Amino acid sequence: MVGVRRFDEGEMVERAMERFWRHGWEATSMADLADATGVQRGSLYNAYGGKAPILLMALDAYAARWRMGVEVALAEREPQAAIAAFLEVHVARMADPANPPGCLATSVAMDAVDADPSIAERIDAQFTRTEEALERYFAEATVDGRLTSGRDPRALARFFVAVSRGMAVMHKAHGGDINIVREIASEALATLDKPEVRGI
Amino acid sequence: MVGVRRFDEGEMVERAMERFWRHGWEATSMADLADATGVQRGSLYNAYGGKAPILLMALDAYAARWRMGVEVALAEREPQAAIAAFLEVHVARMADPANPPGCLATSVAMDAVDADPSIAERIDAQFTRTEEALERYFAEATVDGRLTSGRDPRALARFFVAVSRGMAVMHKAHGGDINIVREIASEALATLDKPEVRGI
DNA sequence: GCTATTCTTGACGCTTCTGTCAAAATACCC
DNA sequence: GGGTATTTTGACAGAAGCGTCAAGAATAGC
Repeated sequence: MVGVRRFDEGEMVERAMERFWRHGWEATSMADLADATGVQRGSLYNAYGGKAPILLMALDAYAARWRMGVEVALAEREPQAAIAAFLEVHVARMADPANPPGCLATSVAMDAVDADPSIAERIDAQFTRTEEALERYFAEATVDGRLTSGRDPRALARFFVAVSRGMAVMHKAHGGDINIVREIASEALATLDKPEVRGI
Repeated sequence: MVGVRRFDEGEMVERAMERFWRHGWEATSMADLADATGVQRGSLYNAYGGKAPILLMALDAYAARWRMGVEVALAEREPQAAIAAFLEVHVARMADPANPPGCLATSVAMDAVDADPSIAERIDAQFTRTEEALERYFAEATVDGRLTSGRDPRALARFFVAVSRGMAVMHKAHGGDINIVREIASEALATLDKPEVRGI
C-alpha cells in the first residue's frame, strides 16, 4: 500500500448514497457522483471501475444505517410492539427532512435492477435478509403463542416488507407527505391487532 | 386538418407504455421510443414536443386499462370480497407473463416525479383517484355496517393502495416471482378478516 | 388540378456521458 | 534519499441524447 488514496471512502459512499437516494440510479451520472462526492471522475473509475460498484457500496451503507433499528424493534416481545417499532424505523426515516424522500432500496429496485446483474442480486439479497429476520421473529412468536396461530410467518414477513416499500412509494408519489405514511403504518399494524380475539 | 398523421396514436401510446413500463422513465430515450413505436423521432417531437407528454398519455392508457377491473371489484358488497377483487386486479396483471414486471405507475412515481412537474401532478392525481374510490367504498361500507367501525376509511384506502404498490416493488425486486405477490395480497386481506369478532 | 396545410424524414449542431490513458504527484519501503 | 507502487488529474475520442429545421411528401378542399 503506497501511493495513497486521498479521499475518505466512507464519506464518499455517504455522499454517493445521498445522490442516488435523491435522484435515482439512471439520473445519476459519474460526473454527478464526482460533483456530489468531491472525488474526481477519474479517481472513481480508477478505484471502483464504474457506477454499479459505487451503488452497491451505497446500498450496503444504506442497509447498515437501519439495521440496528430493525434489530432493536424485533427484540420486542409483543408482535404488536415489535412491528410498530419496525414500521417506525421507516416512518422516522421519511419524516426526517434531512433525508431525501422515499427509500433508496425501493428506488433502486424499481429502476436499476435491469441495469446490472450485481445490482439485482444485492437488492434481492437485502430484501430477503429483512424478510428472513421478520420471518424468524414471527415463527418464534407463533411457537410460544405470542402470535395467533394460522398465520404463515413467511407470508406475514413479506407482507410487512411490502408495506414498508409501499409507504416509500406513497411518500414519493404524494410529494413527501408524512401523514399518509403514518396512516398506512397504523393500518398495517391493525393486521396484528387484538390477537386475543382473532383466529381462535 | 389536411396533411394527415400517418401513425395510429393509440397504438403508438400502447407501445410507448410498454417501453416505459419495462425500462422506466430515465432509461427510455426518444430514440428508444421511436424504435419501440415505429414512429420517427422527428414525428414524435412534432406531434408531442418531447418525452413527458408521451409518458402522460402512457400513464393515462395504463390507468384506463385497470379502471374497469377496480370498478367491478368495488361493486362487491362484502369488503372482504371487494378488496380481494381489487388486489386481484394487480396480482393478475403481474402474473401475466405478457406484461413487464412491476407496475408502470409505481416505477414512474419513484423515478420520474422529479423530472417534470406535469408528471408529478399526474401521478399524484392517479394515486389520489384510486384512494378516493376506495375511501368512498369504505365510508359507505362503514355507514351500513358491512365494515367494522373504528377504522378510518381514508387511512384504510391509502393502506390498500400502498399494499398494491408494495406488491409491485416486491415483484420487481424478487425477479418477477408471482407467489410472493400472492402471499402479500393474501396477508393484506387478513386486515379485513373475521369482521364479526374484531373491534366490537 | 392547384393550393394550402400538415406530417414525415434525414440531417445538423450542441451537450452530456462514457471509458481510457499518459503524465504528474505522492508517500511508503528499503 | 532513491525506487516503486499507486493515486490524482486533465485530456481525449467516441457514443448517445437532445432539440431544431428545412426540404420533401401527402392529402383535403377548392
